[in-house]
Amino acid sequence: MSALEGLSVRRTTTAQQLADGLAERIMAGAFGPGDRLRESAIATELGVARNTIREAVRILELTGLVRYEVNRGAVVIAPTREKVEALYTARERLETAAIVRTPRPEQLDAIVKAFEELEQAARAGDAALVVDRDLAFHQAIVALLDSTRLDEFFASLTQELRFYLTVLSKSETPEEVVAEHRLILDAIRLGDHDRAVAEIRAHVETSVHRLNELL
Amino acid sequence: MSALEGLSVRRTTTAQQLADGLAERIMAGAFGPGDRLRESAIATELGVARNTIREAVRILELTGLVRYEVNRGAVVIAPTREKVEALYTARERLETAAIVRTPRPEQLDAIVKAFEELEQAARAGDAALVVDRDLAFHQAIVALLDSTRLDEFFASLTQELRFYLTVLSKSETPEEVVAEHRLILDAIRLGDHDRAVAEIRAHVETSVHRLNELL
DNA sequence: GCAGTTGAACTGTACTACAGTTTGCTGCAT
DNA sequence: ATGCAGCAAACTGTAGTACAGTTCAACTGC
Repeated sequence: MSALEGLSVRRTTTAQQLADGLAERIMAGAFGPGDRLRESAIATELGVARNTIREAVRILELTGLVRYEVNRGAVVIAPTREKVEALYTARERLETAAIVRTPRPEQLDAIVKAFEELEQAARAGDAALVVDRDLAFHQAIVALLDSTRLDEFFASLTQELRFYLTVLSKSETPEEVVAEHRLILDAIRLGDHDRAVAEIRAHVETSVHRLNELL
Repeated sequence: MSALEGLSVRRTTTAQQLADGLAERIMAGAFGPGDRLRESAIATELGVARNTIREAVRILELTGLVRYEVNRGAVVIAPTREKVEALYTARERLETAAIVRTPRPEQLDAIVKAFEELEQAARAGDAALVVDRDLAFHQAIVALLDSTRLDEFFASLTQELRFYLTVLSKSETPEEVVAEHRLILDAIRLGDHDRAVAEIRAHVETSVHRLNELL
């Protein structure tokens, strides 16, 4: 093993690091939906030039966490009923399209593993982790489509969704979450496509319904 | 009618306009795949500040036409075999998922209309227009999914694809294009989902095959 | 109360500067 | 000729300053 093992130079730009950091803060709720990201304030506070912040925020725009309004700068996206529904619709279409495909063994394993990790998180009572694992389970389902582009797209939807979920502080017990997902997993295991599709639909529908109540 | 009809103020930023203009040039082939977009050169040539160009190029990154490399700046994306295949795979998954849904009347009308416009372009012998109409036909199919988010995603794939197609200067007669699409349309009209899926698959497969030969 | 005005705060853009990286070139060694 | 080291030019990444135009909220006069 090389003596230089693990050594690596900074292979990223300041703007990228700022974007990552800001994304984290936004996700954590430091900026609420609809809040403006004031460039000068952030720049002076972090000791970087306004250019750099501006670039970082443009990178954030890539991930869909903020959008630009002319002469108002960057604004954190806010969940509206329409947006949430559009997001869930896209999810439902992708997941149902995926679930009717017969999984290869390693794909099934991945789904089972994702489910087990979800169960584990639920037992531990870690709400944030449950959300993560929940989304990871669905990502594993979409992976059945065997399309990296769609995986990436779904991941971006997921990021948006996670943000909304933390904002809306999901009201659901971990046990319920696990039970719902177990139904989906069972249908996949049995190869019962129709039931799997029905379960996914039901799952998405209750989710969007619950979210809408909070709006 | 107001005396101010049609009057509108500039409701966009310079960077956005530059991004639009650059995208157009790139699509038209002014910059080849793999070419670097040199900020200072563009800035001085267009008489804007380098900041602004930088921002414009970040916007371009949103549309996927360029990607950033550290210390090398923006580079026009280049079609590789893997990328083209990943793109077509995503298309195939979306279109087959869409085509098994029973279209509402207005959706069927839209598809038929798209096909007729394709035919018309083919008769006129306008190759560029044929490509446009071809892609519009497929967009109409994806619209069956009733998901704006997926429509948008497909549109972004389409933009990338159109770029590759112009780069690779597709070798196919308009008549062939029309004939292939007619098969798909007929299957949709008959409500024969299995055949429609098969036709889509065949269509995508021949397309990707043809593109791969050119790489 | 309310429309109109004003001013502070902020964005959009330009310009300058410079350190660190790439990259092509030049000449030296083979 | 060929390969290589080292150098120089070209560029990017980032900082900092400046200023016109836009927003927005507080203030003013009615």
